Amino acid sequence: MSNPEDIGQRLLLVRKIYGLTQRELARRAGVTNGAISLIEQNRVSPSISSLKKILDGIPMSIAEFFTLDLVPSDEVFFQDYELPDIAIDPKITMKLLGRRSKGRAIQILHEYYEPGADTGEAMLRHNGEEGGVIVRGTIQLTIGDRIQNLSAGDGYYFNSQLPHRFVNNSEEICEIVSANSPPSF
Amino acid sequence: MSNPEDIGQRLLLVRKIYGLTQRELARRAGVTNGAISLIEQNRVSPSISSLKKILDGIPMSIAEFFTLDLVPSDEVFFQDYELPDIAIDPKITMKLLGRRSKGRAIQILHEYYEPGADTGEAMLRHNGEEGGVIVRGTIQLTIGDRIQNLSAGDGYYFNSQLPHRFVNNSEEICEIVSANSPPSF
DNA sequence: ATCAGATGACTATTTTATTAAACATCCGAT
DNA sequence: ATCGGATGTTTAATAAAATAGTCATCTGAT
Repeated sequence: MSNPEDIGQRLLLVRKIYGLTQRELARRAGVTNGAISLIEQNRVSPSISSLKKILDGIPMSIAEFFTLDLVPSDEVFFQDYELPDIAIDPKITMKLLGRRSKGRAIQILHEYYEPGADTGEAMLRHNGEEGGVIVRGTIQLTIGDRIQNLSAGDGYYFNSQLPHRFVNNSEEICEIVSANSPPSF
Repeated sequence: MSNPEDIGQRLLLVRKIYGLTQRELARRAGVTNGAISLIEQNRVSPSISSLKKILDGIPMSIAEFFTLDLVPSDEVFFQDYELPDIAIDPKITMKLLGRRSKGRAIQILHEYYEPGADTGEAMLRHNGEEGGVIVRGTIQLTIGDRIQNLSAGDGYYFNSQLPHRFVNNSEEICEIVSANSPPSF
């Protein structure tokens, strides 16, 4: 997520990407060019309202502004074999797409649950949101106080703060592709 | 993404979720309780620096704060048949997981590319980031000036602002589960 | 009932951000 | 070279947010 400190550099970069001068952006946003100059030098910390006003001139939402990856990774393609397995349980495989710790907005996992696999009740309750698609097999998914069996083609989406649990009660392996944001690892 | 205006309500909600009082949060964050009170009433628009200081007391990043879904959907399970197909090209199926327009942090798609399917060169260059896993078949993926053939188990991840194109040159259907954030629809 | 503690809101003052205007630097056209 | 325009920076004045302290209200225990 890059250091949230350097709002200045962030704004400068965004402005440059959109090919705007301080004055042009100031005109569109309805603020003075001086304000933008000072913000970009980190000599002031803008109020949310004025930052929003400035971003409206681009346009860009505040959320986008803060989740923007300023140093995009060069790696975009990933081979199956090079995806690291981050699961602990031997019955579960969790292949992580993309390097960790690169400040990505999303984290994508390619998961395999063997028959009998169970993530356990005391699941980590990380922040953010989480969703996925069942690609093969079936899985019993518990979210909060709700339980459901999902089969190939079905999906789920929930706030990661809800306690959740995955159990494969079937005799067949279950394959899932999931995504969560912001990354919790 | 909810209206970015009501920082006050946002902060109030976050504070309540974490079971903190204004004073307790103020103490942890190193600000005065009065400041938090005024912010929550939207009577001032905090500076980024003070908002960050406050969120540090929770703790929560500014990005998380702004991407937080304040009105989480009740729906968490989705059956295959009820996923809407949002693709235009008849050779491509794009099943969208979760309702649109609900201010989700991630959007997940279950995609099927028939032989000969091509998203075209002039792809939309939406904001945010995007990644996916090839579940079945092979696909030729162009990102910026790079081309690569990916097979089942492989994946990709890139900044959505880069022009991108998916082509199925094979004789087999290609199945992909992808995610992007923030949602562009 | 009443007290003690805790909570959120309010107010005067201090601190900080924003403005308006001037300044310095750079660059292309003549 | 030099003029004109455009860019980013700086400064004094103004507007806005943060603080410290106070007030009003609520709640649980005695």
